[in-house]
Amino acid sequence: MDIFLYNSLTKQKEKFTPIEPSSIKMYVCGPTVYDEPHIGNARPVIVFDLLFRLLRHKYGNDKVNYVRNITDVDDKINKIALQKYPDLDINKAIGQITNKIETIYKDTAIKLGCLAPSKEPRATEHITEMINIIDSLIKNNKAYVSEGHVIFDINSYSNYGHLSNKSKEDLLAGARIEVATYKRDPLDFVLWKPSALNEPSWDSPWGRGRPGWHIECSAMSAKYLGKVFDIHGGGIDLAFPHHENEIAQSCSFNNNDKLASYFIHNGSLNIEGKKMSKSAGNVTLLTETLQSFHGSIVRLNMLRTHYRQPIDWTERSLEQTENVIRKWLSAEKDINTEFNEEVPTEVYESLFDDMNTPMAITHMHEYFNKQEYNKLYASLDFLGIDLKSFNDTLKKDKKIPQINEEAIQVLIEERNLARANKDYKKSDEIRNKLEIMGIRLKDMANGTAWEQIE
RNA sequence: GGCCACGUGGCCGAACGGUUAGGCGCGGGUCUGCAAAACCCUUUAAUCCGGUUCGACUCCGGACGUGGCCUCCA
Repeated sequence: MDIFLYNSLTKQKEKFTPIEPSSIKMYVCGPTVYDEPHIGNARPVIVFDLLFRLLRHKYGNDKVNYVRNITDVDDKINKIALQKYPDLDINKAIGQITNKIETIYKDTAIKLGCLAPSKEPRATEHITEMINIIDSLIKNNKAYVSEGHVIFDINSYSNYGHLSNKSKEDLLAGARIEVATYKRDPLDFVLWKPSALNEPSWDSPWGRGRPGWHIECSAMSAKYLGKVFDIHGGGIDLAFPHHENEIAQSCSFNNNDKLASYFIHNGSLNIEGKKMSKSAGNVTLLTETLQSFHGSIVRLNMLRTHYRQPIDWTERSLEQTENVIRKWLSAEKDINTEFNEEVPTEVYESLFDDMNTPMAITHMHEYFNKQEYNKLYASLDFLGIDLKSFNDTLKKDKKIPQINEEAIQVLIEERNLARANKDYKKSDEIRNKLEIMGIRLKDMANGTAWEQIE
């Protein structure tokens, strides 16, 4: 069975043909670690984790090299470092922030059921590689030095704009920002810039400074995957300028016309119908979402929408997903653990077809309805949705600190005695009392159960 | 202004040129002292206007609407 993927380079779905089937190479743009991860960060993490799993399944677990970088040099980081730790040495202040955010990010990825990438390189550990690329670009007349900056000359790269389907004229027409004096062409971008004393800096042939955006990905992808690799992934908003610039500088450096065979982009994410932004005050932090909803819910909710579709992230859809998971979980006792069911072919077919997770999930609903629980659970397992850990949290949820379980049990027995005596007035009083305490009763065939009301 | 994506039933969300996706919710029922839970049944669609076609939600064109990107946001 072949994997088909929508390639942003060609704007169509294509059969995935690796450069080297014995070594699949995927690079995904990771986070800039300047602030706590939000729900929008989670989408590529989950989507490309699924692709990682698909590739591992097809080519072998040890045959897929998945690199996801950590960008720990960035002016946003500097800004926050100065704000938060004004008295600290700038490098120490930055380290405090980047280390903390990186830890939260990785911890969150685990909660979302994501496998660790093969390699998670940090930008600041690859400054030398960046300088080498920049130096070579200057020597080959692809970049120039101006007012202490090193600037990439986009007119030296004829294919500029291909990925994002933009012409230079179009880009200029929409320019919102005043052109820096040190640029020959408004679309030229910075490879290296000089640093002030309160900015992080490294020695370079062009003086003490720091790298611009984009170059870190060119340096790290080349180092860990080579000049040309199979898949480059990230959010659609990165197509321009980030990926476009990466292609321009990498191809100019490598003197070829291809950085990756396939560019895969996940769609954008809105919050309750609106773009998430700090100014709108609707940034949903992952750590907050994960307090109300288990990682499995967040993951399944994300995968209910096809990865290229825009997704409207709402509380309501999370609740619906939770309902589905709770329903599926109810089958757990009926699973035949002796017999390990294979993931059904049609689920693979759905996923291999440009990661059609909604179709796969439709099949999973069918398995539940047909009581083919082993198929359902095998599929969930493949999607990285861990119901087992979800179940553990449910049990934990029931241990309510303020409420004494024994006291509840006493009340239940009291009520059942009343019911046996057909004293329904009293039994309903007890039930109402428990309801107010946040406890809902369920009279089952084999006794009375209770659960916490949310 | 340019480029792009999307517009499906109360809500979420798919596939497909012709055969009811699925889920959630609503409603009805079974069960229960009554509830809850569980189970069963049920309902509704394709923004608008043209075109292609024997036949279009599905292909093409247009209008309208929503959203994204257009230099540092995944």
